[in-house]
Amino acid sequence: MEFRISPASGLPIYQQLVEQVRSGVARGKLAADEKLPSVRELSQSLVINPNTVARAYTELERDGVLYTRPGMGVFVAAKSAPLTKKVRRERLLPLVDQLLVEAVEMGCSLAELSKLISERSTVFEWNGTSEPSNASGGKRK
Amino acid sequence: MEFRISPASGLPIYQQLVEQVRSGVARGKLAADEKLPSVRELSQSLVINPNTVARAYTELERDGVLYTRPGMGVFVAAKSAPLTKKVRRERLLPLVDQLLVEAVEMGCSLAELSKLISERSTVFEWNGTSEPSNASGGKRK
Amino acid sequence: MEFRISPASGLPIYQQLVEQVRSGVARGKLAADEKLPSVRELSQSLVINPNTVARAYTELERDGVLYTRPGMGVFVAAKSAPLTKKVRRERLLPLVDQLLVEAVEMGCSLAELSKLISERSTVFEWNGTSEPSNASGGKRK
Amino acid sequence: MEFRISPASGLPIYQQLVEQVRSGVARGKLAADEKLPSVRELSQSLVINPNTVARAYTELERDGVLYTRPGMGVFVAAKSAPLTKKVRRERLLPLVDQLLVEAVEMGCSLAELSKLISERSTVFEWNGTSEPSNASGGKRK
DNA sequence: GTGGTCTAGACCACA
DNA sequence: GTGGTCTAGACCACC
Repeated sequence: MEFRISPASGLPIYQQLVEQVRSGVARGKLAADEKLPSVRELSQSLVINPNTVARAYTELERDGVLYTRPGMGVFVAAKSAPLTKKVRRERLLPLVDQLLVEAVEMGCSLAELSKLISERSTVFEWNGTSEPSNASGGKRK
Repeated sequence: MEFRISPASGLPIYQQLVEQVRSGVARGKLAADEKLPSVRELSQSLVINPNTVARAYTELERDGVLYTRPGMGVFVAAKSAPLTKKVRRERLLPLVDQLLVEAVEMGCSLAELSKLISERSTVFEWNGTSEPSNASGGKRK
Repeated sequence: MEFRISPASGLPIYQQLVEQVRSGVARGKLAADEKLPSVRELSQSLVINPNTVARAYTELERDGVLYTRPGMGVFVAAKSAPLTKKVRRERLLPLVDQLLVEAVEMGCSLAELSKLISERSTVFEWNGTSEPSNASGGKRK
Repeated sequence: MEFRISPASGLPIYQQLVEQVRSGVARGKLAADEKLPSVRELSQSLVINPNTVARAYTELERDGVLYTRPGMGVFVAAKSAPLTKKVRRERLLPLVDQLLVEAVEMGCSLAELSKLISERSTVFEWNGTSEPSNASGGKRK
């Protein structure tokens, strides 16, 4: 998997990396136990400081997304046990609300938003009840 | 409308204010041309630095959410002309993707996410043509 | 509250700080919303690099022990909602086992260990069923 | 006795081995003068570097847990003379405190912790004079 | 070779 | 004044 950073994005570099790894895992582009590029390697190819890469990796490890094999490198962790439904709701709510506020603000209709979500959702690796709802689509054949 | 700030949220205070105003407008709690509390009033009632309030208002004015009538105060702007569909997509995409990544990461099914969005969407003031789709709910009459 | 670091301890400096803050909170020496020494302040008094202090604070913030008020400093967070009993068990088990292994290894009797635990437990701020068991004592009058 | 290593544990491999041997001895799964697998055998069965196994054995020998009979292999040492009570206290204290801090931090009550310790303690081979106290259980006959 | 820790010093955002 | 980010470069532990 390739990593890219855009200095103009406003987001700190290490966070851009964090997001890309998370996103890669969620999309199935990064499989469990797959090795990530080494800190030195990635820092050279992106022309950034090794510490910056290390920070991203460290943060991802603390969140259980990656794990380190001392002396060997950094690897993708297996998916951990899913959280409670209640906890999921709590954590997702602010993101959902933020999205809805933005959508309403720019005059987007609910149907349009649903369609957008539906389109994007096909790229991800959903688990659980794989029956995609009509609303947000999913790759129904 | 009441404003609240939570010191422990981590977000800069001025951003908390910005978010609350935007959210208030999107939810219809703040009507067009409604007057907002003055910088001095708000800074006193929240016990924060007036500069902080001013910064929030400035930013909101720059984005066309508020307008200032010199000597009279700050007011809620009427909704500006909706952006083109393409621009909406571009701006919404990162938020949608972020939401989907988080949802997948915590083992949420697509159906569960759709239901959550559907529930929250009833609070907002959607515009445009769309009858809210069955899927994502909305306040059907 | 005073902080101390011992270079000979083997533990990284930032972890020593992390432990001391956690311990201070658990002992009630650090009250909720109390301000901690600033990064620069603490780094000067301990004669260590500001980054090292910052790292400790950052880690504690990610764990919900501290929170940052941008521009104002770092503060002690209020206790968050307690975890499930099951989760508590899971997290405590390795520590308990490690303790028991060490104790057995050095020829400590179970009674002696219990007494030691009992003694130390009086310093902490327990919550929940405050009825201290005979085994581990507590400050019964 | 079987050895297992988990690459994702974060702990260096040689330490995982050290811990397992120590734990095995404390639990009575490894008897005095029992022979351990050779460096070569173990490194092959675990698919790890022989140096890593050697390091673990060396460390355990240094601590008097194992002894080497040149040409014959590595064996479990008999329990050495117990340390003085004072030394035991000094070495156990940090572990005890760490455990208590964690327990308090996650809202565990003292009774709950005592119960947990009591349960786990039955697996170990306690020595010394002590009838296990009622409080912390142990395998009463 | 791998990552982890620490130092030094710069620059920016927030209040 | 506060903390947050990034760079540069050093040293150590692990395999």
